[in-house]
Amino acid sequence: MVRVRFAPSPTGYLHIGSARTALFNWLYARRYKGKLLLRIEDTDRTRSEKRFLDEIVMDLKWLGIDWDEEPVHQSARFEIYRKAAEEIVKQGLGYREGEAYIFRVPKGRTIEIDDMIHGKITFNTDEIKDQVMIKSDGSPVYNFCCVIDDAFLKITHIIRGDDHVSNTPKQILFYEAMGLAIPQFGHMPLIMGMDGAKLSKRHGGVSVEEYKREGFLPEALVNYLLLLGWSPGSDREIIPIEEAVKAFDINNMKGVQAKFDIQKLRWMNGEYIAAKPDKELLELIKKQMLDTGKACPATDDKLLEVIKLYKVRIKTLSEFVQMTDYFFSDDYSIDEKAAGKHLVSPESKNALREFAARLERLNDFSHSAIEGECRSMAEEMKLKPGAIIHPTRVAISGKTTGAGLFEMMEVLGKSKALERMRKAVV
RNA sequence: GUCCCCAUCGUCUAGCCUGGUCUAGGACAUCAGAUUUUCAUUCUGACGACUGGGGUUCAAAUCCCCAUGGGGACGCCA
Repeated sequence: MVRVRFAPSPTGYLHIGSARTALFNWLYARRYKGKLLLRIEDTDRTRSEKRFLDEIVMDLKWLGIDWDEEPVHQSARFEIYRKAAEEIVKQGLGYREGEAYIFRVPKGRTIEIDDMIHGKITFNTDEIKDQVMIKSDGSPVYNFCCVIDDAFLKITHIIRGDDHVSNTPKQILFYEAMGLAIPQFGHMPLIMGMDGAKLSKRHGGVSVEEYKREGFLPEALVNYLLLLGWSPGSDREIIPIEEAVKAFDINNMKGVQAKFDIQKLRWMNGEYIAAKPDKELLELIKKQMLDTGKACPATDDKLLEVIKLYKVRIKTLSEFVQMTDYFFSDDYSIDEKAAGKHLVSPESKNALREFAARLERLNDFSHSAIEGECRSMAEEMKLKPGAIIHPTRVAISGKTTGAGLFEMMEVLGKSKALERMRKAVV
């Protein structure tokens, strides 16, 4: 049976690259009806923190990545690692150096790994120095306890980042020294920023948490990550995770590092938002407002109307909050440049004044009635509709973009709309 | 520096394994036009790539070698 693992170290937030590693392990486990285990690599006691672990667990769950069996903490297994190191020294394969246990790397050997993604990779042990197993402070070194635990957990396939390829021959040496079965390895290329450099803050976020906060949907993030290095072999791009599980094949994974393109992620997020049922979106947006420190400013019904207007126009949930501020408060952001362009000329003011006067007499404030009034006014006054529409839009929303003007006005309501139009002409 | 990985449009990729169907397909982004004269959606179109050089072959994006470029690793970090 397939047994894979994700082994985060709780020394920081869940990195987007780690999330991808977790995702592919999860996919592999689910595809072959195996198990995904979680192992906490908290051997560095000074840098490991509970709050990071909690955050990582939360983010994994948020992404929809679940695991089997109880997580194993390496910090609870120090004694096991030390005993194993002692045994190796006893067998003459290593030596002590003070409190530390060191593994003697045999010279002149070729180590070949048959990587699931890269194919054959060979190393010569002459390139490898003797390896510390247990440090002077009694804590184990990563490559050593990693092997012991992977064997202990009966891991069959190790899928991890390319930054581990050079660790692999060292680990194989440990497997051999302890007479343990060697699992299959698959190393996936790292994700880079758009400039080709290591993904960092200036590329727009490195932790899953930042994307969550920005209002990306987990489905979208997962779908995007999925396509970074893997493709179903067809032109499909929007792939629900259940389908990905069915179609996943590690042989389709590319050995090429990919650049993280936030634009494409945004597009994909917009697709998922637009496809989301209104009611579900409502809950997500309320939560988004709450998380950004704002109380939900309106009733569900009102919010729902606004959502219907905006769901095809937003790329992230946080975008919704800024784009629709004028519905919920008189203290909304105003695009000064747009105001200068559409609200100052006498023509604009006239148009606004007249349009407001005509709307005042309207009993039916539906979008079609408003539009009818706008069109007939334009015709009577020999104006282009745009000469009324643009000033009105800026007057009531402070923006040049948004929903269709007439729908916008209907949802805003007659009194608010007129109030703002009149305020704009004084 | 040494070792390892990688190389198709600006970006993600299909094609490569099993050479010919590739004057290289799709998506994002960009630009232009259309959609009952607003925002957006949508649609249509444009732009745009096989890193270079050798070799193998009747034939190479596809196989081999070299160069170049990018990345990773060389910790008593994980």
